Amino acid sequence: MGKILDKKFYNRNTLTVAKELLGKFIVRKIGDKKIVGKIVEVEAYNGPQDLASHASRGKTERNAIMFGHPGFSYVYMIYGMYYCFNIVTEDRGFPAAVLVRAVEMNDAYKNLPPLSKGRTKVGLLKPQDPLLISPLPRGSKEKITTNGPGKFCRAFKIDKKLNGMDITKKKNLWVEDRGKKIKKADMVSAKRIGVDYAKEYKNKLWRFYLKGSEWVSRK
DNA sequence: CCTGGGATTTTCT
DNA sequence: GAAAATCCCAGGA
Repeated sequence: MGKILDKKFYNRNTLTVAKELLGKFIVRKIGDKKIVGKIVEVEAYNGPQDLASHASRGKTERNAIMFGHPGFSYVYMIYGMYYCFNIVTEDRGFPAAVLVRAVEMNDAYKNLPPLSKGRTKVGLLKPQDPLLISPLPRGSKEKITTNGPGKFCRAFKIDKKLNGMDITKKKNLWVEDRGKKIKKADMVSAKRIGVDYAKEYKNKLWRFYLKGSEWVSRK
């Protein structure tokens, strides 16, 4: 189908990798089922000086993967109930990663109602669509969709079991190029979300998204 | 348009 | 013990 992005792709400047990930397709494979989405929004976490990055206060057990090889997944839990999925960039020793914030799906995935207790299927999905929705917390009113980092992970069943995986190996998660070229003019740079604590780094325009996409978490 | 609170648990000080 | 790379909802201007 597409050409899988390799270690060389990820072993470059983090801002470059972040921008070039727009329009690429992320593939999640579980058994013989696949779910695929087009990446439409990302954020760069760029080196040890970046006060918004987990790596800014040194290496810890949680963030060690960011200091490692490019092309590995960095998955962590946030706010006690969501996972965030990142791809490590740049050479070993330079801690950096790109957060995948939103992917575009077919319209069947747009704002499905939350799974209620005891319900195991998402009714609006077509029968041939893979069912990769992770369980929701009790009483959650979260919609099943992919326009945000937590919701994307939920829909793609990404949790800490996928932390530290080589995603250039086409195992159960990878990113591929299907030949779509994104023009600079269709790319928006914006401030990152939820990093108000990051002093001067909170104003860096290190969030990138596709102009006009309805799947972006925030415009 | 904006601000703020609650849910929930891991991580770090 | 506090904060957190989130999300949803309510309330005020």
